[in-house]
Amino acid sequence: MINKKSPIPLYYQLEEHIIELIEKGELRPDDALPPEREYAEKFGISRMTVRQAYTELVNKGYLYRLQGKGTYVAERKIEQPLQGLTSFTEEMKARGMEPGSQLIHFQINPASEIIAKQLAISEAEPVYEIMRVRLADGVPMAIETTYIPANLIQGMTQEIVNQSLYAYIQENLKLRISSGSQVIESSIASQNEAKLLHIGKGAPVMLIESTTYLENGTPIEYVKSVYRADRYKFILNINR
Amino acid sequence: MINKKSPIPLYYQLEEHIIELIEKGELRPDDALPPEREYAEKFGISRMTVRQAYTELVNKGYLYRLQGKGTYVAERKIEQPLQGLTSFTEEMKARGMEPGSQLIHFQINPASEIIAKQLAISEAEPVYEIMRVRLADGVPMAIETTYIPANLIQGMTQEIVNQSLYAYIQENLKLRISSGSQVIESSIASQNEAKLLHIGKGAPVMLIESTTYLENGTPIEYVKSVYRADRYKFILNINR
DNA sequence: TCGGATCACTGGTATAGACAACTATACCTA
DNA sequence: TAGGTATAGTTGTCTATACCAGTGATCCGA
Repeated sequence: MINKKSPIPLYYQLEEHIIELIEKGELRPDDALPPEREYAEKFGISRMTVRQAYTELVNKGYLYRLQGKGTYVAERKIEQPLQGLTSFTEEMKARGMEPGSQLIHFQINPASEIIAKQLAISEAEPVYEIMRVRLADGVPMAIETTYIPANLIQGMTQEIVNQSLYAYIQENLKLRISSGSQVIESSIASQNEAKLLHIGKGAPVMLIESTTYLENGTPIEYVKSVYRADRYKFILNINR
Repeated sequence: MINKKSPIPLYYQLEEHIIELIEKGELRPDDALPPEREYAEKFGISRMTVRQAYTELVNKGYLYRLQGKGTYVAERKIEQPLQGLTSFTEEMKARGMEPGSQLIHFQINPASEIIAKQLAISEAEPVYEIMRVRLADGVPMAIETTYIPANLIQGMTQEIVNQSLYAYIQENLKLRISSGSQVIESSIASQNEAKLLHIGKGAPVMLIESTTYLENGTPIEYVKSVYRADRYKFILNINR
């Protein structure tokens, strides 16, 4: 569990261990963690080292502390630091709507200049291109085109895409998503967009371009979305 | 500077001290802070305590560390955790444009139901209402209407508004802004909006409603903005 | 001149221990 | 019963110390 010989810092090993317990569901929201002193004794490390691991996890939003009581697993709220890194599926569920999806195409193409730049790969490297109409309660909400470097996630199938890509990345590939950037702008629906979204040509739409990165800074996906402005608002909460 | 008799934790006193130096401009972005060991000796406290203060300020985005080199004042970049809590002025500067402003009106009104709800005050309580056309390099960029509870900031004048409201709040009122929420949507310019923004009626615009809160959770301002979609994109970066 | 070794200084990790502040419970007393 | 006291267990703060790891300058030798 904790390897004192490893060059990986002890507090970091403990962090990973606890995150794993949470992700496996062995620790559920509001469960108490062992007291700092107990963990310290159990692993033969000092209390301050346990404390450092707990503190980082509190900062990252995995845990919360109550003085005099203990340290507990935090709820993974959508509103909080996850904001902007959630998938369409999670977001719609959080808004109380039933998410759906309609595949337009699923192909592997060589990366265009723009896509290559966004994904930090060379031009013409293969990328998955997945275009879907996203539904909320059965009504078209957005057109979403996702680009993923094929070398990063090999053998991806349509099935995976229809599940949660994020969950797949975390569970099967043991990679953790850590940051993202988004550009949001207003525009007007083209003929084709209008048709797919069941709105009139020239109706207002919201364009969202979003790039997601792993912990080491590698881009994992680049998504271009066209949302119906009459049904979608982008909500952002910030806490310093 | 640092009072060992005070019940306020030493690391917190040091944090406040450093923030003050940064806000007064005595420490500028990329300036080096004293090494941990030096501060420790200077104030007669242990290095770990200095380290705790530095660490918290790194987490809050005030400082950054380079192993083997030192600890430095961070730039208050738009990209970073400030995102969405910056003023129009700061944001335009960060984008390399010269911000400007054209006052449409400055008045005190009783709060409407919607405004009262956003500012968490009673209906009909007085609020400042400031409507301005915001310019970037002399060209209209947005129409911004700001609502501020009059009881919170008494005796506000047009001059203050033309300076930085954020700076005024922090320096004169000793209040620190800590969180905010924004709702972003797409729409189409009304006749009046089109006229003020020098665009055609029906051109796409971006509506941004934004509420800003103090550390204790009190809303301090509610802003409704209408941005020209042809000149403005909303950029958001997230780091977990 | 170039390259490598050394050194001083920085932050990074880790230990051991002390006391304060806070919570919850049990128990005692008016 | 209500209120105070004692106690055990928790996190919070702080000290003192040690050694590791990265940076950059300086020195030295080929």
